[in-house]
Amino acid sequence: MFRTNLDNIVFFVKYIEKLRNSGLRPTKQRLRICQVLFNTQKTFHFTINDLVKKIKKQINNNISLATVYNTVRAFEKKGYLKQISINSSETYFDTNISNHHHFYDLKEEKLIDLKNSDVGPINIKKKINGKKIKSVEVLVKLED
Amino acid sequence: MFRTNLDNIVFFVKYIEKLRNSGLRPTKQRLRICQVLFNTQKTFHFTINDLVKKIKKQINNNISLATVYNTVRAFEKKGYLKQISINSSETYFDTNISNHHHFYDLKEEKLIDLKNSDVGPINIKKKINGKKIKSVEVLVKLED
DNA sequence: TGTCTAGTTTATAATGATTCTAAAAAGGTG
DNA sequence: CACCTTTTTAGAATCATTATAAACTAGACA
Repeated sequence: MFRTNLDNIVFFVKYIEKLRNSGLRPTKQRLRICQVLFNTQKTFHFTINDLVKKIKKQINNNISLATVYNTVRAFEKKGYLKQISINSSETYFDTNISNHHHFYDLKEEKLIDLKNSDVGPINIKKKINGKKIKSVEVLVKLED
Repeated sequence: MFRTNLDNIVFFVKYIEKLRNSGLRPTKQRLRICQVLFNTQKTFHFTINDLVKKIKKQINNNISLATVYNTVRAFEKKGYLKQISINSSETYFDTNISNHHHFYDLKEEKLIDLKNSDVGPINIKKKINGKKIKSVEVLVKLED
């Protein structure tokens, strides 16, 4: 079913647990998507379309588009992925769920990570009664 | 053609000039949209859909949907409107073109302006070769 | 004032991302 | 294995937005 070297086995056992623990059944499709998204050191940004291409390329197997959408939404809800707030016709997601910011290159339509140390501390002085801050995202738009 | 009190005349003369100066012909439709967007002290956020409703309500006259889209895009390109980077099925625009930031109330799905003085200075330390910063937008997501 | 031309508006069709549907398949419990 | 629930799936439906191409209009100039 999957490649059988030790690293892969470890990876799948880990993600089977992870999915179960968050109330998601560890289906073949979800584990394959985990493999594409998380079986790497590097974090990255992607659209659903990017992900579908990556799945096709990395795994010789088709997952239906609806499932990819469902899975990404489920992972986002569980906090395994973050949606990036940017105006684009497609929705962007980020495998880097830590608090961090982005450059957006308007010409290339590409997102670039800003490390937390690349941005000075952000001080939000205003408070709204009964609401608390969930996240603070900075988007720096770049032009030529 | 339009209401004829002095304030309105002043407003239209001003916007006829403004449009001409930026290379846009001051058509009836564009001037009506200016009236809805800019003939008020208050700035506000809107979607195309909001704007169409506002036009229907304030002006007893139909402007085709395509024209509303074209006009809003044109105004944005000329800097009379700002697009707000937020993930929503509809695109949001802001009549407040000054540098400022937003709260986004996740539950109510509502944008709230943050005055510049509500946010401390933001220091972007990273530089990208050949690119310059066009804008820095902070989006503060709120939960209950 | 009429004519001309490029820019604009318009209704409608087309596009494209995303969600919905409902039937088939699969996971997990006993 | 049997059962029930969740998940997957292909395809249809939806919704915002853009494209199209024909009719119209602003502004320039005679």
